[in-house]
Amino acid sequence: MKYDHKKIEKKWQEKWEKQEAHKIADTEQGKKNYYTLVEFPYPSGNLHIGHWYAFAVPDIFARFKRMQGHNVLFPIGFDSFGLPAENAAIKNKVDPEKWTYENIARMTEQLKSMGASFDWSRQFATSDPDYYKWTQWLFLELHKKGLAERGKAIVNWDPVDKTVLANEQVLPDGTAERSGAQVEKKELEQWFLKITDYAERLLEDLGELNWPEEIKQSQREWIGRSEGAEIKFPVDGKYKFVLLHGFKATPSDNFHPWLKKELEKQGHEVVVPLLPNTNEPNEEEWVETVLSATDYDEKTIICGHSLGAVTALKVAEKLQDKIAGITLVGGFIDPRFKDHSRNFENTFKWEFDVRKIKNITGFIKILHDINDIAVSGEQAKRLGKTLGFPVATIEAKDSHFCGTQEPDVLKAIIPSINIFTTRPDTLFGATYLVLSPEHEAVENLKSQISNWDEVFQYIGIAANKPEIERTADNKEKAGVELKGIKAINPANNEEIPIWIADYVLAEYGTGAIMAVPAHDQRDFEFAGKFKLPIKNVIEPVFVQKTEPGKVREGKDFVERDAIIAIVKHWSGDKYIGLKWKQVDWDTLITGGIEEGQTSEEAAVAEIIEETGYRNPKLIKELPCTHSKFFHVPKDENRFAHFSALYFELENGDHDEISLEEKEKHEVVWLTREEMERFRLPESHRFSWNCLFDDMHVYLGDGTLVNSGKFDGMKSEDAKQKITEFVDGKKKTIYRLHDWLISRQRYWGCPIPIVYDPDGIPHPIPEKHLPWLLPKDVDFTPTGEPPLASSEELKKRTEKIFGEGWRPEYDTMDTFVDSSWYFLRYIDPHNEKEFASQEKLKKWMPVERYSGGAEHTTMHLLYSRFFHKALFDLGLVNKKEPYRERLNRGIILGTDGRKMSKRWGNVIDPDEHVKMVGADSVRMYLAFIGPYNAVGHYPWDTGGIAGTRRFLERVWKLQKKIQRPDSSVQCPELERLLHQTVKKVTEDIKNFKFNTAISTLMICVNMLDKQDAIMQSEYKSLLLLLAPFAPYITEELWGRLGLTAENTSIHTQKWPTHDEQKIQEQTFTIAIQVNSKVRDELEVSVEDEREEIEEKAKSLDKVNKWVQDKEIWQIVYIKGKLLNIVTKENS
RNA sequence: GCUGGAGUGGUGGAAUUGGUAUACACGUGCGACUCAAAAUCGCAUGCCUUAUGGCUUGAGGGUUCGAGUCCCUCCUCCAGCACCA
Repeated sequence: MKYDHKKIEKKWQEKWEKQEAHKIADTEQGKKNYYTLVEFPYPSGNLHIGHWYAFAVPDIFARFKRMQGHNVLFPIGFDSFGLPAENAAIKNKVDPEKWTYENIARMTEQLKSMGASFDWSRQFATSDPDYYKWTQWLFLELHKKGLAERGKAIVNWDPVDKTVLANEQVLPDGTAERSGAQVEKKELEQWFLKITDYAERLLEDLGELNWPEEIKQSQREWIGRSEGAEIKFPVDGKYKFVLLHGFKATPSDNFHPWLKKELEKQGHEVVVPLLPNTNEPNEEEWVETVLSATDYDEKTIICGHSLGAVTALKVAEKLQDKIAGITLVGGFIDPRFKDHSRNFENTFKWEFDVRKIKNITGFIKILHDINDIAVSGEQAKRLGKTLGFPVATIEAKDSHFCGTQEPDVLKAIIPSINIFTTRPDTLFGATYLVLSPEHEAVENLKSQISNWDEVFQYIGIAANKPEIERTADNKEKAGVELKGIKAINPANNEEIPIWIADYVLAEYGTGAIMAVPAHDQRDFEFAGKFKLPIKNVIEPVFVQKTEPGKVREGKDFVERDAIIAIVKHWSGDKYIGLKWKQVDWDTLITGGIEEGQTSEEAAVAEIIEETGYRNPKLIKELPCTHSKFFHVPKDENRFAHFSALYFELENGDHDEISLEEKEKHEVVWLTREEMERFRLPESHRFSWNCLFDDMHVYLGDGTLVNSGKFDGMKSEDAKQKITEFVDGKKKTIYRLHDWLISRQRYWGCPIPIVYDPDGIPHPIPEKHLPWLLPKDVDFTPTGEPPLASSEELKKRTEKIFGEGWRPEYDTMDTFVDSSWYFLRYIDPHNEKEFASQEKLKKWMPVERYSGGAEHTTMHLLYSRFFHKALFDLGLVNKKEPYRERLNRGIILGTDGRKMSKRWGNVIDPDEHVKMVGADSVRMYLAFIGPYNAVGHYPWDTGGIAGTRRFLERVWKLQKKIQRPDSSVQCPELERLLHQTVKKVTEDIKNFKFNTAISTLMICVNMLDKQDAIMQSEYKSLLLLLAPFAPYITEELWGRLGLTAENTSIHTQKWPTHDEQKIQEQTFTIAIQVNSKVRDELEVSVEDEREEIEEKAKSLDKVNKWVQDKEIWQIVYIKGKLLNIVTKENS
């Protein structure tokens, strides 16, 4: 009978489904639970070959694990929210829900044809309300813990389609994929998940994970930790501060006397007017007093405390000329206090001309005390929102900033720019500041910037530049100086200019940097272009790491002041080098500085001594360097401090060199080119480079110079000391940003939030979950998010929460859905919990997770974060969700290119299944290459015919079962079978399906050579093959007609091997002469080494090569080889 | 540029971790069966050479009796990050 794959596969698929063969229980007697996972698919509508590769191949492992006696959870579902459904809706006017669920139905059928052992009873789609109810519930749990917050974020806005675009809808040139319009930036209030709170743990816990290094490294980079310091640079010198006290206070109350003293100490002018009738204040009187207390100009800063803060705003409304800024300490916007009302409720007007205030002042700073007894956080937030400035929430010394000293107020009151640097040791070399064009200080200092038009223009250019242009390779640096203001370098109190430039990114660090052109490549380029000063503050320290001169461990260093001299020829473009005779190194002229000598004197003395030339003329001094090396002739570790000097010889006059010097080294004249190839130590090389590069950027660590009292300190120590010296803050920052989850889209999980009439967000109570996605939505782009068009949603919200309330219109990023799906598989029908604790404990963590390399950073990082957050909430009991992760490779088209409609090289799996059967397709995919490596494997039509051929041979083998099981087994065959069991078992464990199959092929080739085989032998083969080819093995197993075990092959026990039976009795070993194979020898296990040696020596071929040479040694590796080494060849 | 991974026949890829390089499969060639073709089966197949023999794991060097595997230098490709302070 022929192998009819169509008939067989149909038959067993139906049977398995009817029997619910792959349904698994949460516990099974005597079996250990094992959870293996594959990434669930997006229901795009068609199953492609990539899906087969992703699901059918790991199924081999799941089936294997099951036969080994585990209770294996191997689930499948659909990641069904997302953009394509919505695009289909816009384009073809189909309902996204209908589109999605029709696709799911179609793909389910295709998936079942694979013969994968998925437990379909656990299947779900993330767009099922039963599922997203729990996505919403988990979001609210995170919200409760402060891990979900609102913030401003820039979105891509398509001005033609009037819609927000996802990043993937924007082409690299900054135009919209669909409309072709230039995408604009728009700032919206959106929801963030605070993944940065977990940055450190996400990084740290990578260590213990059994993941490929490649993936861990990618995640480390994505998190991008860097350690450094935040340092404040005060802006400009002198201001006039007008301090306004509050209700029932005077200038001598609270922090005012102290603050006045501190500010005056720094050279600022301070005015603290006494405000009249402090117990019964009146707006007009107070404002009048303040206005007549002093003059106001662009150097004036008004700082109001409590009611003084309100007064400050009222004063601003009345001012004629611009002022520098306003600081509100414990301010408020209406007389709704936490404790009790005050009697100025009616004597002040609680309306503010915000436009006027913002026009007249550069900046507004709002300080709120977290423990304020009178002013609530809510009130502070309202104040910030009304004025449009952020609120800084801090802990005051005394509630409502009533302490006699409030250092935070002092810090906040002086305009300053906060920068982040990883190199605080170079602070003395900071010769200018650079802010990102978006930096808030630019707007805040507007009133003091004299070239505002120019600055404004530059900001406009920078803002509209598409991302790639801004970050393009080797882009020419651009920027504008903020004229009229200066910053103060806090280390040396020098005034330095402030620039804005787009090479500084707003979203990293503080959005501002100190530029140290001498020790940073980018700053160096920028300084070069705009002729900014470059100040060297680090002298390099080179440590010799290679011989000769490699530093000897454990020996003390002898410190020496020394010189390096570069000497140029009197007429040619040649320079002196020294070739050392006793030591294998080349140097420039070098030597120690004696007591009382200047470096120039020492250098001249060395030149004369070592070369004999009499007339060197000092041309210039080069930067100093330091070097740690092992001085071979002196036999000691040296720490040399080099002064480097450049000389030109005036003429060729020279004396004879002493014999002693001649023995030490040879003097050679080298052209510049030859000097490049001269093997100079690093410190000499550095000096040489300095001669030709006008200024040399040195990026490494070293010894400080030009740094006041820190001179001579090592970079490493100076980092901390200088940070402390300028009152900076040690800080660790991450490249990773908070996770923006708001999407202005329809087909996603609704964010379970509603807004009250004041616009304050509130979580939707659990009893209203799932908060359903409305169906009456208009998809034509209007500029509003789609959910805003739903009448039903609006009515639903008002009915439950009251009039004036509105729902959140944004939906969630689909990565949220997929951040916890693996937990739902464990308990997919639970209506009371996202999954029961008891069941979670039974299954988690996922032992092995296989997926695509494209999810290395996003999905894997997001779901790790989610899981850690749930761990902290006590909702899961493991720190990490996945114990082992494997990234699979990609199947390419037959032409070796990525499969794409464009190339016409797309492989249709259904077609191949029809032609050769699912078993052959599965096996071919498993055979194509190692599954546990990210390879790219071209599809080969000949290759798949090969696996089909293999299965045909297995099929035909059944005719050869003609030897009774009681007959004597051929020892060779028996050994091969045991070896096959061992190798296949190990390979499947390691996901090396390709070599497992090749082992099975070897086994079949051997069986095929026999005239007759035993049923037991055939059974072993089928069992080993069962995970790979589930249909054909099930059929063949059935045909064996085994009454006692006439059940599915897939519930049988996995065969085991006997190590004893693998041991061979005789082997062929290689006989080598001088490591070259010359002959082979049959030896038995019992043979002694001496015996084998004697036999080998008597071989003709061996004698031919050994001849009469003396044998030096014989190497014997048991079971492998014997190597006869003769004397001449050793 | 930085980081990680990799480079083996005409092709996909093996190699027990330092021990006979090129398993297994594809492709190709020859043969058998056939009137013929397909399918199937058998044999051959790294390169050079007349058999003997020599060469060969991106290139060069080193360690070793012995290196695809370990060390150094360089080249190429792939992936991630990239003006990240």
